[in-house]
Amino acid sequence: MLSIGEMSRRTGVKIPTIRFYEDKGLLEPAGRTAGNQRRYDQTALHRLSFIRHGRDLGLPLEDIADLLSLEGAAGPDLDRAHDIARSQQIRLRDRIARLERLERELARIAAACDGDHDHSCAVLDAFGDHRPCAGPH
Amino acid sequence: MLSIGEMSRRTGVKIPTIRFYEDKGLLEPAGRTAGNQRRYDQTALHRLSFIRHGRDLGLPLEDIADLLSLEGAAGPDLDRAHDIARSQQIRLRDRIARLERLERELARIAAACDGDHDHSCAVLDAFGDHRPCAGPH
DNA sequence: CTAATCTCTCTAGCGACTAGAGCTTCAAGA
DNA sequence: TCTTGAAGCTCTAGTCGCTAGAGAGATTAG
Repeated sequence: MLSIGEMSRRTGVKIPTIRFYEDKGLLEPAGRTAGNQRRYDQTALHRLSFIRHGRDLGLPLEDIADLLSLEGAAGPDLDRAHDIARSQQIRLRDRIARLERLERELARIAAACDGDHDHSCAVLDAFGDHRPCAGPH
Repeated sequence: MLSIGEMSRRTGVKIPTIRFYEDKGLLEPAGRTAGNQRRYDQTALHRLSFIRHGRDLGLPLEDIADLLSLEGAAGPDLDRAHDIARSQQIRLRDRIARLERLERELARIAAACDGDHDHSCAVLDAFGDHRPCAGPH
């Protein structure tokens, strides 16, 4: 049986966050000791890792709850799990592309004032100027 | 003189968000008509574009407020503006790298169940399994 | 003048936590 | 067995950057 601190150490999820997940129904209420402290089993640990992983992948808690409810499912339900992964992948790809555009622009801005400062600096102008950005961000 | 709606249309910042920025001190309180509606000039428009741009670049409002306070500054203050741009660029580069790792992993997960569904699907297992992930995310 | 559209203030809510107060319980050593 | 310090408990409130809605008043085109 694991304490909440152990759970936290093993998954990297902070203690208040674990309680928060319980509150939101993502983790089922843990069993308690006589003194009212939470105790977890391996299933709970696995479940929390799953949540953690989903969060790392950028899934909102709602999607994760969906996936959790699909565990052990078959057929069309699995298609749903599959869809969630796929659509998240597409969203992610999009986000990366946007961020890459932004990075190029930030490089431009930072470069606008490299070197000596005797002349006036263009950083602030560059920030105010949207025109050089290729696409929307 | 521009109405708040015009400002919104020209910058792409939603109306309630413009009021929110005013509230937070990022935009100075706009002048008002006799009927208490906000009216803006070109300076305000420029300032709002600046904020928008900063947000698009992922800057927190606090950093943007800093930058705004540096407008028209010189010497060491400009160094500060420059630092903000640089450090943000570094953070961004990091974020992109992390997201790319995640994308590879999501691809793995989505692929775990491509094709026919006669056999059991590994999507959920893949989500629960952190081991294939190279680095931290 | 009327009707349609815009704008006003205000409160409350979102997601995903995080921090702190004030208290209780647990576990290990003496 | 007692003590002490770490770990846990509940609860409220705060964070960030908005967003939505209610119910009122202002503006503008025909």
